[in-house]
Amino acid sequence: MQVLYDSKSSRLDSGTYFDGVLGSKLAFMYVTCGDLKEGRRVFDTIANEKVFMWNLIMNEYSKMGNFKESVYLFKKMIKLRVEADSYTFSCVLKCLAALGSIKEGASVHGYLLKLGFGCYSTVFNSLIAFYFKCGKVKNACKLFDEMNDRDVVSWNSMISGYAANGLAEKGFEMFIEMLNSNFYVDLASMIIVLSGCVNCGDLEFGRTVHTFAMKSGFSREIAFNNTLLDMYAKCGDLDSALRVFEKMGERSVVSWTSMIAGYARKGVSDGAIRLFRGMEREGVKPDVFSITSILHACARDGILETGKDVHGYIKENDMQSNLFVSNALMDMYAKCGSMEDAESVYSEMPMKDIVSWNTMIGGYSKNCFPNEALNLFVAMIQVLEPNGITMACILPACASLAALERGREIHGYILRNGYSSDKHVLNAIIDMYAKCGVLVLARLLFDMISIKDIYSWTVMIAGYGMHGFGSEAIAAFNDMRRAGIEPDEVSFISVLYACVHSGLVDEGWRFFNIMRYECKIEPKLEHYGCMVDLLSRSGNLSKAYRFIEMMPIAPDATIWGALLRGCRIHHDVKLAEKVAEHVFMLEPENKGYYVLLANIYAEAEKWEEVKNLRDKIGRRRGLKKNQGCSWIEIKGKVNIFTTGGNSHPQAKKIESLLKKLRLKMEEEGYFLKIRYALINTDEMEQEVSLCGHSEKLAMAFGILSLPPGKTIRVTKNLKVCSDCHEMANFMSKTAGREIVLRDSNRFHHFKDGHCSCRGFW
DNA sequence: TTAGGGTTAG
Repeated sequence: MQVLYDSKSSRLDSGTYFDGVLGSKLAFMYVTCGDLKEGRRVFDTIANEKVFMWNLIMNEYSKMGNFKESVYLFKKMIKLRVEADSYTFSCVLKCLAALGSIKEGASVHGYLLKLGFGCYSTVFNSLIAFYFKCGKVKNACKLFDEMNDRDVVSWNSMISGYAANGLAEKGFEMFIEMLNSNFYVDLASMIIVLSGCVNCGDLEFGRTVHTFAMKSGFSREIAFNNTLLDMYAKCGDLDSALRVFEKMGERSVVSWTSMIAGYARKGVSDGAIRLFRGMEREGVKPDVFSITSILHACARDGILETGKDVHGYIKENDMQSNLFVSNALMDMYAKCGSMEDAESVYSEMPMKDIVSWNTMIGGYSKNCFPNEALNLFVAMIQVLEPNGITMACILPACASLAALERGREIHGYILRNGYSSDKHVLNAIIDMYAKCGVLVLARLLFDMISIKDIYSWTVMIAGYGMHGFGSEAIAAFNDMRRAGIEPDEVSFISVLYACVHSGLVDEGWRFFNIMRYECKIEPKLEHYGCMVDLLSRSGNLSKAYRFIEMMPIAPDATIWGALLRGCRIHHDVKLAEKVAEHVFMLEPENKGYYVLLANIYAEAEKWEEVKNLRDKIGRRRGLKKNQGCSWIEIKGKVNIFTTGGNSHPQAKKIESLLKKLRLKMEEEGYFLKIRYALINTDEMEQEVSLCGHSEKLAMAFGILSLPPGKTIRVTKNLKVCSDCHEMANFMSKTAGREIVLRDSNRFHHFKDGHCSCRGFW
């Protein structure tokens, strides 16, 4: 080896012409040692190279995904009249299939028939695989029918090809035919059939194959068992997967990864992490596949700490260059809410694929960085073509901004670029319109979907819920079940949430019980949160307290917080004090809860307690600030207002309009509910004059800027305050304007002095 | 030549 290296530096650089054994060996050495670039350089200097070397280099390009280069070399060798063999044809057909070049593949087909390769089953098998990969099922079948000497690979290629084209059942028929005709079935046939079961979700046929394998001895093969347990896991039968796993005599990293991925997919993240630790204990070294799966598990449950440990392992073992690993790492950080870490992974990636972009866009969208998501989307479409998933990732950014005009623009982009047939995209569009306040349009698009999946229904139910249309949400939920779609935990959250926002206590209980007893879904924190909210708002405070105490899982601050809000609505100071203890213990740094308790005291005119609480807060540093902020989109521009803000160019006009409105309100006998605004949520200062909340400023700006008759759409990052709510009611009446205000919790439609929330917010 | 585990979407 050393000699060859030396000869390279001295002879190649001086331009020596290689033509013999030495050059060939040198190129071979480089390629097989992983330096394809250098191998190719030497290869290009050799005249009359043998077909073996052409095949080797073509195959290397194919392995690294550079199919075009491989095809180029094939064409070059034909031009140079190098005699291609069956290996060459197999390789080029694989590359052409990957490129989707049906025409070129068909001409290779013609060419090899002309050369007399018609008698080679190897070449025919490659052609069958080629046609299946290009979706040309008929061509593949015709070839198979015409074959004189089919071997096991021909049969396997047919079964596998059928499954890849969504026709797994046809493949199963062929498999049965193989067995009936006593044709030799090999390990690959068994693995292919099990993959087919995964493909069409046919767990029963998978079980049959399992029984057959027990009798025929395949169940001793590790590769078979790996596929078998993966089949069980992917078809949702984790118990059977675990049984196979436990019985396996020998386990490889593949076996462990299939189990870990199975648990992660089902959302049993702690189980996945336990398995991962078990694998390490048994001395099985995690590879890129298992690392990706464990990251997925951390992402599912937001387990940042374990995710960071895994990141450390990735760095130590130099796995960052694997795209799957880096993408899963970014996704983990994004799902754990740490966009800074996701950004740092993203910026260090030398190569990015569409998943990398989509993950970042989706991460920004969901972590309240809609502008970053939109900017990244614009940057992305300059350099690569987005896909349906990109659309499903970017639409929530418009939804979270309630930026209807941007949402419409993207909807237009989707229609123009042909993404509208993708179900995920359609669901995201419906969600976007619902969250931007145009529920009618959301419903119209929903009705246009011919086959609605659980996501379509859930989006619609949630849409009705956030607009306060509880009975419509319930009707949609029932329609979904009638359509044969079983609700999952998310659809239950949506319907419970809808009950909360319409004050439908009995219905809420009914759904909670259906979920537990009929659908056998274990309630999670979100479901308990809805129930506590429902009980608290409707005044069943002590019942809510007992309900929390009975919860089988530990309640978090949001659960106690919901009860604390209920205490405020129903003026129960004593219980509030008890509840606040829990809240402060669980989230001591959240300023909002101190403000809430202070308001409860203020409304009960317990000024001494208000003072004590304020002193206590004053002593505590580092409380989370929750700056109130509202925005309104006008002519595609998002105008942002903060509480008491006067930096807007039209600040004076806005202020004078608000003053006029308030005077008018007083004249018409509106008694300002100052007590609601005693403690300013944003600044913790006692309100003495007007409540200068951001939503008021944004609504007033809407009246000033939009033509009469146009709906004013305002979005606020926090819950709307009662004083602002009152004023919005008044504005809708006196200005004759329809106002749609989306706060952090729900929609309020103000029209003719009334709000759609009917007091439930 | 066919064949086993991994990432983005409510």
